[in-house]
Amino acid sequence: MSEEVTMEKIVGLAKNRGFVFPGSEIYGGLANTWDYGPVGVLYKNNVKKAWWKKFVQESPYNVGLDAAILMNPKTWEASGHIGGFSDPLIDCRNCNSRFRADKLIEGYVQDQGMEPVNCDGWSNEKMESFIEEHQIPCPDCGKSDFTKIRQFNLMFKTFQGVTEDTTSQLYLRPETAQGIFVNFKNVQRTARKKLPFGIAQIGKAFRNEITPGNFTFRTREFEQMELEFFCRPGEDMEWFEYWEDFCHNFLRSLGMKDENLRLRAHEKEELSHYSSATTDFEYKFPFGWGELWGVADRTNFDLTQHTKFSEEELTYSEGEGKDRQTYIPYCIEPSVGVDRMALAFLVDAYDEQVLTDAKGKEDVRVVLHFHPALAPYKAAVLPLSKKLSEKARPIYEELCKYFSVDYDETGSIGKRYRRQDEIGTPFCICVDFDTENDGCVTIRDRDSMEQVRLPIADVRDFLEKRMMF
RNA sequence: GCGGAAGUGGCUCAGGGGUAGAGCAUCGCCUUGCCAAGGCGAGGGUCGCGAGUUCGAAUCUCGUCUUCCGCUCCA
Repeated sequence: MSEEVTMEKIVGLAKNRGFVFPGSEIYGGLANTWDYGPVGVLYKNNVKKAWWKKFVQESPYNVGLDAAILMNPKTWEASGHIGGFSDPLIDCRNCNSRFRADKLIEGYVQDQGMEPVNCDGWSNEKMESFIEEHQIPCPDCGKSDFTKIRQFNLMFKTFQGVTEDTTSQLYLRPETAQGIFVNFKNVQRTARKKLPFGIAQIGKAFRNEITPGNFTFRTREFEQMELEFFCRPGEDMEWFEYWEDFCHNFLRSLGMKDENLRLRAHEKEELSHYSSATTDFEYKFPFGWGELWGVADRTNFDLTQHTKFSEEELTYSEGEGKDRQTYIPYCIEPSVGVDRMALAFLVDAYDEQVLTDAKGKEDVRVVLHFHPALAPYKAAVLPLSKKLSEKARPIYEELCKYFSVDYDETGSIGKRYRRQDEIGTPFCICVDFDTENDGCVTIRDRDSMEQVRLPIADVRDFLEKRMMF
């Protein structure tokens, strides 16, 4: 069917067809920032809409939220992002490899069969002298010649108000989840939700990643779609599996190929400080397998922490009389990056077909096989000739009241079909010289390239049915 | 930060000391009329930036900036 998909081709197509442009390009760019163009924003919004539809609109359990990016800094003390997420980095002077000093020490101690140590709470000086004292070798080159430790905090700092003193220092949120936890009581009370229930949110988050890259896969500014699902203690594993399946079905129902997807449960050592179990959905990108969706059992860690730091009781009560129970709910978190998901579906949809025309000439047709729900444009209205503009315009004007539709009357009809193929428009509506007489248009299917004749009045229904998933 | 590659019209690139080229794309007109590139025409670049060498630099030298790819990461 097709040639190999490379990131080069994806990035090229993205830029050429208006999906994604390099950020701040006229000023020479800004590393790892990307702007979604006219087609890209439609597509990305559709990814978000699809998620919202399944996780909120159609869910009997979940409600939505849109919390602020700027939060009281205490939030980050409670969540462990101040302190815990500040990585002590150290470089090997000999081979320039970079390590986390704590991991380096812990790994060395383990290899040597020494008494295990836990570097949490160690000062940088203590770690430096430990490395020096034991002449810990670089795992890559074997020499022991390290730079000083540099503290790397992944949170972006900024200031509220006009003065840049420390009392007004704030952080851009490194994850959307905390906005949900701090609103637990507000949401539970106003939505009158009983356990189990979830709070879903789509929003931007910011992280000073050490190593960004791979196009929109890892950027310092990104958008998350997170669900925090609260349940009774002891029922968490049950719900963990439920949401794992739910996410899997979501991806499949939008046509993601199973061979490009795999699930991986985290080993104990690799679990985050807040989690008792985590499963990653990994997608096979052209640059290798990369994490797409993380489903984590966050236990009652977050609500417990916020209870401690805020001195607000973040508990849930049920039952009456002597059966009344009060507890801190457990939390299952399926968390996915919008940009990653958009990239994954884009890669998944990408296809190059070699067509041979009547003269035997070969020609490559690039086509994006997006599910209609994700496609930037659901259809394109194409008059066979410019003479048919008057007949075609009203069809376009009517359809775009309901969903995004493109209109194009330049060049030959075949060329216009190709253009639509490249942006993944599932259906082309061709207005021809018979339309005036029979009130019908020809609908051309992107994937099969087959055509059906349909009365104009039926087109909207035809398209809407196919957008369902 | 480190290493590698690269910066010439929107894209892909060629050229190479005398002041810019191609193909594609775009736009207009004509033509065609169901799966791209038929005809005619048009617009668009101080060759990343700065300095040096030179009568003269996009072309040589030095510096600098930026991007892309790779370096234990988790959305």
